[in-house]
Amino acid sequence: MFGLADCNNFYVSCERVFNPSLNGIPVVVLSNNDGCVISRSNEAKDIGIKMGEPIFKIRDLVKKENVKVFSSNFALYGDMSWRVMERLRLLFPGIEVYSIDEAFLNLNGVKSSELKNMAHNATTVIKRETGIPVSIGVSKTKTLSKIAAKLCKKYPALNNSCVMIEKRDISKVLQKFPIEDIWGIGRQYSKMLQSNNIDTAWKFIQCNPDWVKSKMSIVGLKTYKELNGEPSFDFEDNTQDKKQICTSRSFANDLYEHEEIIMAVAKFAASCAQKLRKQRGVASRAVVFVLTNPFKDNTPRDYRSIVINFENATDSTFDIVRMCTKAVTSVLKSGYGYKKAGVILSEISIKGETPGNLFCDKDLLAEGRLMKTLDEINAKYGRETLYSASQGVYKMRYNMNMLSPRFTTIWDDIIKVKI
DNA sequence: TCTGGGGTCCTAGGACCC
DNA sequence: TCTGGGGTCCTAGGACCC
Repeated sequence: MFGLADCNNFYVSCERVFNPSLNGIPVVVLSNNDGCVISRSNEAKDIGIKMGEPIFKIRDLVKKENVKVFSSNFALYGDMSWRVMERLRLLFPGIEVYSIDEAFLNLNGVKSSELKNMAHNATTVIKRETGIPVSIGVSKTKTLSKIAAKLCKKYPALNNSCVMIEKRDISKVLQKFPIEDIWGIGRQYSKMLQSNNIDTAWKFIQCNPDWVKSKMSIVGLKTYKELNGEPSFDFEDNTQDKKQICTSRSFANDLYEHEEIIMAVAKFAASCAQKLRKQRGVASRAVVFVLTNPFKDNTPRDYRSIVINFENATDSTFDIVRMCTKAVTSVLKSGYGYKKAGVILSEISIKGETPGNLFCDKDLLAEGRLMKTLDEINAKYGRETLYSASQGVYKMRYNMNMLSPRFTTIWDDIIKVKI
């Protein structure tokens, strides 16, 4: 038996915990750079604001309906997420954190007669102890439990929990469930399925499995099996390290000065290196990419991505910054306004478990001590107390004008000292 | 008439998720 | 004026191996 706990309108709910005057009115949270809507209160949904909508397109509506708008405050949301997950861990036999606002619940050993009570109790405890409203769906597979959780949001009478295990109930739900709302079926697949006259989950599970596999590959077939009640996605442990690490940003303006872009890439590279060390990894490949504004039709366009294979796997900020900035310098063209850039590290392995290079003449121990010191100083005195000079001394300006305070983590830089 | 068979590794691209 | 960021997995095709 599987469960899914899903925080309702998560980012908006986090803002509301510390600002109750936001209850009952339309509220939205924006993506980085104050670009698109990425979280909406029910009231905002009701007046027709869509997920992913660029904020500048709905300025009038925002003004007319007096919608409260926030920049994304990830320090706050990350901490609230941690609080919710800690409670889930205490309330269920096992959990798999799936995203910042969702976790799958392992319900092994729980009697089916107890499921309803257990789910309902959990939503009550979490709301009381964290202030975050959570929906819990329970069923025979992960995909079905996602559907059960969605039902909670559609039918308030369910009181935020829904146990869907009887065959009869499942069929009834699937007959009405839209194909495009199924977990694992995105835009392309739902378009393809609809053009074959398959517009509900029910019609989908009547298909021939060979046909499903030929059209949607092995992953689509697994979704199909899950809807038929056959578990095909198991619990995964969350301790797994990232296989790739990415830092990228859109800039507030199109950048024509190469120096500015290079400094930004240095920053992204340094950020990736720090994340890499946090999971005790070393990387042997980086991809650096830059692109011009894809929404502008009347200016020259460019997209470059450069693959760098490192001679030795490394976690050194200075190595990674040097190689990435050198790579990006070689592809920038004058007269092009670059809007976004990023760095992706891959081919990641655990430090100390990779064979060294016989011909490497670097003092790796000294390098390791240097990185450790860098991380410790930045942990103690705040991020970017020490950084590579190639990142530049000016702070890049991003549009983030409607940020709420870091209500819960303002002292983190002091508390997290681990020297 | 008849073109070997069985692999691995790499990359680019496409699909999906929140 | 203004359009997010960070991930995962799978497949097809090419190069290469014996």
